[in-house]
Amino acid sequence: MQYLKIKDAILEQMDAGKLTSQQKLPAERKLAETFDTTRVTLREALSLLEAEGRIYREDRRGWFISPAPLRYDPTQTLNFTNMALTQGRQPKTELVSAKLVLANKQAASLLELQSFSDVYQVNRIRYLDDRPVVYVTHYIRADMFPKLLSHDLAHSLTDIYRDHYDCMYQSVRYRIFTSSLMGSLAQALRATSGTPAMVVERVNYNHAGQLIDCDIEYWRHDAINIESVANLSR
Amino acid sequence: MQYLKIKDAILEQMDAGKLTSQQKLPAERKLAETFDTTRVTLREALSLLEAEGRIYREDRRGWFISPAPLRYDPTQTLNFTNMALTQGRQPKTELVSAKLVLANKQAASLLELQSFSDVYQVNRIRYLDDRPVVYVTHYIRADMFPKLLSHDLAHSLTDIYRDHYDCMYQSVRYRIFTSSLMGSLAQALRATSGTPAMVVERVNYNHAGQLIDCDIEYWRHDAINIESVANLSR
DNA sequence: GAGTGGTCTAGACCACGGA
DNA sequence: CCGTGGTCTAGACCACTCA
Repeated sequence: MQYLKIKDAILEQMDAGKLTSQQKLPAERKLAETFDTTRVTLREALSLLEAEGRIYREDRRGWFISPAPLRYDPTQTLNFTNMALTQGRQPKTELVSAKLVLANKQAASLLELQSFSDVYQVNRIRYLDDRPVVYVTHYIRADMFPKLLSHDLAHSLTDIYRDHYDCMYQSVRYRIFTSSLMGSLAQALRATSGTPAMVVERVNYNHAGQLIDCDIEYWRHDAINIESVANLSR
Repeated sequence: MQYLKIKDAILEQMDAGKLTSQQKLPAERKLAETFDTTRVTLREALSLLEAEGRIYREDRRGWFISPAPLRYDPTQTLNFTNMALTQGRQPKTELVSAKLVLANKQAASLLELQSFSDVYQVNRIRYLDDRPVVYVTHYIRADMFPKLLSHDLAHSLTDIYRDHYDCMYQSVRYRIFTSSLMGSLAQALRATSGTPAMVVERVNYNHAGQLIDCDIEYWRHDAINIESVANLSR
């Protein structure tokens, strides 16, 4: 089990502080030589570190040291920007697309609408310290937010809801599971197909219990740490 | 990108219903031959399917089709056994060890105790339909539960708390993140080192807000699906 | 005891990133 | 344009599982 030794050796260097957040590791061929092994075995070790969330890959760019994950509480209304700022991180949001579409199967199911109902679809990429960490797709009930697309959707949706539609989240239903980034999704996060991902699906309701919108978040799995407190129901 | 095509081909067979839950895939060498490739490339495709939670590996035993994940709500008091039964699954609990120990760093930190305080450490493996899916370590404040070890710890801890100590969970603080199974942990779940894992850390409090116990759960990542509802705080 | 998965070698070619 | 990571080949040996 050579690759375990290699993994530990790299970890040791990381803990020794020789490598800092978002710093690039040496080239694979160089590392392979250092540990007197082949690239295949070396990559086995690197994949392990990736699975543990200690390093991450950018497609064709190399391996980098993972920064501390963002603490994320799905039961808080705090939006991404405020969450990041509170934790001393530099957030950025990039609007990929925003349009009125006919609900696909997933959207219709989450929003409890008939297929082919009108919904807004908003796709955004969120960055932390210039690293893309999550791809978010929002589906929003079109009937509740006329002319939504006229607002600046690179900013907080919850702010727009509050300021222009007098609408706020009251409760949320969420689902969390792991998957992997594929195709265009991987590309958007500068990842390769198969990169481990944490998926957070949220469905939001207003004070009257009405369903407002939902979103599906694909996180680079090392970038997020879900934390929350709950009173137990029975 | 040959391995993507292979992945899709296997997925197709799964969806066509030719392969059912917990069924073993053909041998790697056989699959490699079928797709006219080498084992290395084939394993690339299999790893992708593993990352997506569609198949899983048992160490030296082969690849198997993943059953549907267990729906898990960290804000419910439902214990593992009831949760599984409710969802039509066959649960089993295996007690690995139960002893009074001096709190290690992790335990002391989670329980907010001084290092070297007395705590119970209980290790258990939980099965779903004869498949080991989660390794759980409990740390329990010794001062609150005298003679705890005299009870049958293969059964529900919450039942023991309630029936013998008149103690129930009231609130919970939890943390969820991904990691990988390593060493003895992997072995206990019949996995190989590096298998993707979902870690759930819980700290439980009673009605008076007193800290009772904590547990660290290492799930095979494809076996769990976190689902919950929350009222938003602000 | 045969077959399997776990691990490893020593290469190769290509397309892309970054200088 | 060089070096890099992404992908792939065609083997090998060993320890373990399972019949």
